[in-house]
Amino acid sequence: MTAIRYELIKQCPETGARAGRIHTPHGTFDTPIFMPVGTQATVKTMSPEELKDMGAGIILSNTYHLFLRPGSELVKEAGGLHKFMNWDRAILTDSGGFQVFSLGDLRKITEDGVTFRSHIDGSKKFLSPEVATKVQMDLGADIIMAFDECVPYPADHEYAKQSTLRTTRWAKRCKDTLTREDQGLFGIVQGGMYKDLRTMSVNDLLELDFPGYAVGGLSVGEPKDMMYEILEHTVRQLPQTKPRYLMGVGTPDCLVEGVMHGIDMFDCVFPTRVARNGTAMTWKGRLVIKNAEYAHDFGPIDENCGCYACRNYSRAYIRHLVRVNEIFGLRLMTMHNLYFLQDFMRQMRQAILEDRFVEFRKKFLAGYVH
RNA sequence: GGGUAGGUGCCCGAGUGGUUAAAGGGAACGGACUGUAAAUCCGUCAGCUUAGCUUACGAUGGUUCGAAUCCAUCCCUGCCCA
Repeated sequence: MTAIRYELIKQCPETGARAGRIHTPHGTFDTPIFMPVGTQATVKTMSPEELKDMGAGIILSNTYHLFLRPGSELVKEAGGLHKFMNWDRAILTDSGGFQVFSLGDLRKITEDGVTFRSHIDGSKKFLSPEVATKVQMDLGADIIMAFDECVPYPADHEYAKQSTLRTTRWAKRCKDTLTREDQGLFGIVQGGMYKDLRTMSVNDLLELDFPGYAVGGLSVGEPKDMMYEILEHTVRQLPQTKPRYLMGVGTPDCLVEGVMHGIDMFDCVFPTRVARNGTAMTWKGRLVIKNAEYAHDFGPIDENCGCYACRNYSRAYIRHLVRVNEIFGLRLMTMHNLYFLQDFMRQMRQAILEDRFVEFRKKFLAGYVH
């Protein structure tokens, strides 16, 4: 049996954009999909019910963070992450690979694994393919990720090559460690901004035959054109029968381009983080709710949005809440941004199903600023 | 009425003769944020004809080459005593 199964429903003949469906032990969700990020076993400020109401079918959580606190054994004792956080739909856990990248000077990489200095108390922690996979088995997410190194940008060819080869060796070790059959392990393509390395990475990972493939190491500071070029080059080589996941991407323009190149899954902290910092996402671009121009604006964040915040509250009110640092303001903003992306993905999917994705993309880009 | 401590930029608050258009907060204004060390971080914050000038540390006058800083008088505020 396979825990994760991808069903291709329709593909845009011009671009390759795909509408599909992914089946997991905790339900099925339509793709392309955006997965809200709940690093510490919660999507910041949102309850599971609220996430379900906006249509979220799968959320993300994080190995590194849960490994530090509360510890994977406690989550296991609770009956797994689904039970622990009261989320009965699908969960994907990241492996901690991104923390290898983002924690920069707090970590040391060797062939064996990565030694971290905990960002909480400075204590030494060790994560390896085996440890990361065991932790993820304890957590019990439906989709788990191989432990990788997210190659930084810029990186020279030799470093990117060695790092990518190691990531693939680590992927093999992750696969060898996984024993649960109700979890699907995704491999992560790296290779930096080098096409030959991307190709090498894809080929090596395909031999290991994962139930899904992620494209990592993008959106790490490189120019967008470069990102799209590498993305296109990479996705082209991935199998049609498996889900494709572009890690860490979440602005509307990048999502459209990702879908166009054939990506099915995305995740990003952007909507939730930016919400807490006072920026709302709309079809026209960013709306910085804190700005003075909205002080007397009693209309909703977005006229055409059906989210709870837009149905009931004004820009002026939400601006006030955010400015005085009221939690409800952060919640309304987060709710809006996540709803916006769910809606955005739904509309893209619908466009693919109705053979008008190219037109959809064109129209969207024309009205979207930045 | 007597004593005492003070009056600093939008607010709070450092600063006791030159390196002070004046520390540090806060507010305000703007920006950033892409597998979350993030309800965080960064910038601006007297004005102008901006490598310079003008106006600024309760008010006025004085000492000095030079004052938010020293002196005099006045005004105002807090606290204590009558």
